[in-house]
Amino acid sequence: MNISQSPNFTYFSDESFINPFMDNNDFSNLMFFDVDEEGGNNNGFVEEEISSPTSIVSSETFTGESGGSGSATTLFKKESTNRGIKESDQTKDTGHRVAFRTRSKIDVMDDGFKWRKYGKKSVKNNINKRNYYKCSSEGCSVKKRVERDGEDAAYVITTYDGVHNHESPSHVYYNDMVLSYDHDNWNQHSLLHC
DNA sequence: CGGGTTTGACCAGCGC
DNA sequence: GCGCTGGTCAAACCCG
Repeated sequence: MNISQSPNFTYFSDESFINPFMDNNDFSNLMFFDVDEEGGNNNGFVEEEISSPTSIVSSETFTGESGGSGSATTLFKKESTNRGIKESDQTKDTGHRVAFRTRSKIDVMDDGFKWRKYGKKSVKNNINKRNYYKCSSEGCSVKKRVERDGEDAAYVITTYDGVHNHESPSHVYYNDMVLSYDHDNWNQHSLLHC
């Protein structure tokens, strides 16, 4: 796994990652999580397999058999509770922030949730516009940002802020797929299920 | 007509 | 205080 850093993000690269939703696109994935906003380092990060219902399905399922290249991509989850973050910061924070970079021809991946676009902005050091989305489910305040990588427009950077308080509208659909499909093979696929 | 998108304006935080 | 930047709002517009 390649690791590189920018002033704002730590990148965890695994080019062997294949996005199951985008079989027709040349997909590999490079995951990262934002670094500590206060200190500008990533000491507060905890490496863990995502297992909570609010998290992305463990990406190790991507590479186990379907990828065939071996190295598993591990998600890094930002831990905020034991790092001395002020209470106000935590209340202000919606909880989880998860980001990943994906090589994709399309800008917005279908993660099963319904998003409403509420803003679009050009940002510094990026000629491409950044798009802002909110979860359109009532009472759900999860947001995501989608932008093309300024250094390599072939990559799309998606950042999720917050935790869904509901199931994916496509949850039942995917469950049906699991039941009717080869379960072991389906497990190689990943759903962005927060 | 309802829901989603576009886009300029506005606001807050931060550094100088 | 001022300017820059990122994030959000909301009115206008579009589309099925």
